[in-house]
Amino acid sequence: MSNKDNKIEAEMNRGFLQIMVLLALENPMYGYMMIRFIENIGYSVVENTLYPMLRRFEKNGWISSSWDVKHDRPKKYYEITNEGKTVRNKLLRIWQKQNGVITKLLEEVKNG
Amino acid sequence: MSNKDNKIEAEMNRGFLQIMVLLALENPMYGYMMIRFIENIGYSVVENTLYPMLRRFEKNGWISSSWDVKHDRPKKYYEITNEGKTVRNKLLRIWQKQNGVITKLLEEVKNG
DNA sequence: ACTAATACTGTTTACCACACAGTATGTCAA
DNA sequence: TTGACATACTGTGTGGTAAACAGTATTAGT
Repeated sequence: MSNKDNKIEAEMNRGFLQIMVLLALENPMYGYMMIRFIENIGYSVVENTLYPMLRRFEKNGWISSSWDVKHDRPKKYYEITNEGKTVRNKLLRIWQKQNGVITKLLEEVKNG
Repeated sequence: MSNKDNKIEAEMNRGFLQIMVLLALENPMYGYMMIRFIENIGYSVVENTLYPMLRRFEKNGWISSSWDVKHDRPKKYYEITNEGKTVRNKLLRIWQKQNGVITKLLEEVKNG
C-alpha cells in the first residue's frame, strides 16, 4: 500500500516538477542547491529525479548550464533560457486551466 | 515541435486526470458520457486515455462498475468507492500543496 | 582516519497518456 | 436502403519520465 502510494505521488509529480524547476531556475542554481531550495519551500525532490531532469531540460534548450570551478567542488549552474520561459508559461497556463477544473468540480461535490 | 508539445501536455495530464475522473465519478457515469461531461466543463480527454484509466481504477478498487443493458446500447456505469474517495482526497491534498508551491514561486518571479 | 555532507553521473524499471486499430449498435438524411 | 456519423466499448504498442538502484569523487568536521 505504501508502495502504491509512492506510485501515486510519482504520478502527481509529473508535470508539476517541470513547472517548479523552470520557475526556480529564474535564478541560477546548481542541482544540489535546488534540492535544498525545494525543501525550504516545503516540497522535496530526490537526486535521481532532479539531475536527469536538468540534463533533459538542457538538451531541450529550456535551460543552460555553466560550471563553476573557482570555489571548492565543481558546481554546474543552470539557468532558464528564453525558450524555457516560453515553455514554462505554456505549462503554467495548462496548470491554471486544470486548477480551474478541479476547483469547479470540488464545489459541485461539496454542494451535493 | 507540435509533437513535443503534445508530449508536454500528456505529462501535464498525469496526476490531474486522475483527480478529475475521481471527482467526476461522485455521480455515476459511463465512459462516453464522461468524455462529453469533461468537454462541457472546458477540458478534454481522448477515449484511449479514459477507458483504460477507468478499467485501471476499477482494478485498484477506487471505482466500481455496473452494466446498464436496459436501454439501447450497453453502458458501463462507474461510481467512486469509499477507497476511491480516500485516494481522491489524498491526491487533492498533494495538488493543493503543489499549487501552493507554484503560487509562491510565481510571486517571487514577479517580484524580481 | 573516519564519517557525513556535498555534487554529480549512469543504468534500469514500472507506469501511464495516447496513438493506432478494431467491434458493434443506433440514428438520420438523401 | 445505404451510407455516414454518433454512440460505446475493447485491445495492443510506443515513448517519455519519476524514481529505484548503483557508483564516483571531493570537502568538512570529529
